[in-house]
Amino acid sequence: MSNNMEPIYNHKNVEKPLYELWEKKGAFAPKKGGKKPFTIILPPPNANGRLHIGHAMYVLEDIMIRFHRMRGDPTLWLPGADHAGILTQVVYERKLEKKGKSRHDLGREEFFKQTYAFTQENKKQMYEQLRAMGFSLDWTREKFTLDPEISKAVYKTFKTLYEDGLIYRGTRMINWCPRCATVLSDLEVNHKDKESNLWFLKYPIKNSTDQIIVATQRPETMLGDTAVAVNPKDKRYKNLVRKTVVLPLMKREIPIIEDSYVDPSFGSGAVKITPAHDPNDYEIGERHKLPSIQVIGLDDKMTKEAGDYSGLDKYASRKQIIARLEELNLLEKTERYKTSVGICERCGTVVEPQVSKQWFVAVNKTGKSGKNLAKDAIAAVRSKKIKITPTRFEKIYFNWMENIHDWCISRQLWWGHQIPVWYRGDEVYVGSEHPPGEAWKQDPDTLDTWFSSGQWPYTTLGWGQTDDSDFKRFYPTTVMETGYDILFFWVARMIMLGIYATGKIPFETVYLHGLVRDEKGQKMSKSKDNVIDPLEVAEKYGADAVRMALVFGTGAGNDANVGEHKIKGMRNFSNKLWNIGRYVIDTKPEKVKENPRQTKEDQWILRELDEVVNSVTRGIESYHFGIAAEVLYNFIWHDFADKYIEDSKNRREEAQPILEHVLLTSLKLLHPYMPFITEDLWQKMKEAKMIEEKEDLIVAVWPTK
RNA sequence: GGGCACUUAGCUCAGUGGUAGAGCACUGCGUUCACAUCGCAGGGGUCGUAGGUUCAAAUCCUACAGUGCCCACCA
Repeated sequence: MSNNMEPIYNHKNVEKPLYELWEKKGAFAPKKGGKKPFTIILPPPNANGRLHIGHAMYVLEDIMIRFHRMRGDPTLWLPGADHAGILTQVVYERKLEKKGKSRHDLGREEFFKQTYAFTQENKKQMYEQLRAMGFSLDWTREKFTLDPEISKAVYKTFKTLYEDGLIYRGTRMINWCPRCATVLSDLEVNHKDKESNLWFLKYPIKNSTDQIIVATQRPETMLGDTAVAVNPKDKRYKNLVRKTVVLPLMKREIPIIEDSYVDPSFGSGAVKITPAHDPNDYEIGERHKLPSIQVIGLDDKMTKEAGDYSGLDKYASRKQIIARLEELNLLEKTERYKTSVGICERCGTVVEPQVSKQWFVAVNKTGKSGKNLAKDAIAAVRSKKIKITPTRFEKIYFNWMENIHDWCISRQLWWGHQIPVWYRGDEVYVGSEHPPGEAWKQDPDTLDTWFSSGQWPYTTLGWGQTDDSDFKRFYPTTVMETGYDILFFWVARMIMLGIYATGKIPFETVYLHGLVRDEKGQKMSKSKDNVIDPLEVAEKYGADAVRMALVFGTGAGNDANVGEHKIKGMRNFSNKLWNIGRYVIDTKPEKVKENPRQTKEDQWILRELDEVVNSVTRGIESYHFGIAAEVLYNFIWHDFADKYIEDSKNRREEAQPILEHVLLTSLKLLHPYMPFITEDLWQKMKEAKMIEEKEDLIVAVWPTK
């Protein structure tokens, strides 16, 4: 009996040195060889803060990566980080705000410089956190979305799409965030229910005592009305159609028109039309060639077109307009009304529909090349070239793709890829570098952050570079593992852009995981004080315990509830395994019987082990990570430790070879889940000359039945 | 308005056709012997409700109820 091992497992002695050992030996790099590689590109975390517990779900990727590495596949897991356009700009602006500054005090160049430094600092810390979790990422291939070669590739795609007629600049109705002072795509607008009013306004008919009543949620937009619309089938208004309304407060004469969009059963059946500030009204305006009058400015203050209300905040003007109409006896009635307002996903400000000139991707148009972004992306999933698991998300994907609208990709931000377009008078130049000649001015806007991250699977691999050997070898990648909350934002765009730019699918399988919630199933948030910092708990209970807690007993694609209790339970499991190791290694008997006859118990545990090898292998292959984890947990604790080891105590000298065999195989099976403790015990078994394999566990051979 | 998911032991959740499971919590017993971050024994569920398919349903189908989420340009 050697008695070297402490009675309690201490992860602090183990984790860091082992990670360094793996990294030093180059274990994370894909090995050479002709076998089909297994590749995952890490969904790049946003370089504007610390990692949260959601990022710890990367463990699912590490499980697959470590599994395939042990099976001998050339295995690549490529790390990187995202500059995260609007979000990072908002975060950094808030920091400046605390110092009483705005980005305008710094100027564009300095703001970019400081924000860049900020992201690089965050990136460094995040990478340390990923290492602490044991993630076996190939750091030699690390990428950042603003790296020069990545940017070049992003611009190349922009140019190709532009020349293909699938990127255009146009004046459209868009979502405007007054706080961020930028346009947002439809996806970046969230909808929130709000108790509000429906105001019924009386609009006088010209040369008549008649009035027409219109209902609105936003009285302030009336200043920009250019028509009143009724349904052509609505008999109530037949005699008023084509008459003229004198718009109250503005005295502007506007027509009463017919449009089948109007629902006679809602409100009064007559709709005020404000083409400049409502998407539906905008379309009606286009159909009827109505003028569009912008009465709300980009700063959310009323414009000079708003007459007496010019310069007022839009909400203040609403109050005044209501009061004034009441004085004039032009307010028919007010009803309580539940409405939904669009708010900026990043800062929570109510967005304002505005008409603006922006860059768009025509997602459901066929280009000169014959390619069609949405159609081709639908076909790839329909034909099962790309599989989405769980499959219920395929339906959601199809539904979204089939109803997709053009994608606004310009942003009035300073942080991000500046749009690769230059203007000189009427001339437009599109390219990745400054055009030859003088007096060109680059478009001041930047690209939607998802336009660059949407190209991540191939830009990270050196697509279009002089050295594109990684692209040739690892693309298409094997699995894209990410949260279902970014299916549209990211996964859909990667499929569209990937197929478009490279002619190949970006990945074969999409695996979507759920959100991490607290132990009661509530969303984690600072205000509820239920946030779990993955690094804090990893420090306390060990990274292995945190990893196991995240997968244990969770179903594919479902939200996972994780609390400290569960992590503690998995820490106890680490300790159980440690003590199994102590028993087998540290208390090994002096004499061991070679080739003893097998008892019933021996046969039983070996049979169980075979089954576990099978179900863990099948479980990981079929993305049932939670089930495989439970199988291992139960086998190791309740079969191996509680039953077999207890039984072995009476016949230790005979049982030792089987004890070693079962432990060794268990370590292999558990390694993808709990890499540190398994590797540590493996090394100890090696020292004790219980293992013939020369390699470290991270590259040991996966067991077969 | 459309869609998706969930409803299983006190709590949090796995389990998708073949005798009801895990973790935590609970009850009783157990201190030398790998581990009290432990062991042994035990209590506890008509698997949301109502129908249907099947030799067999928590598991498939239909309806209903409750909860959560996503999408959507009805003023």
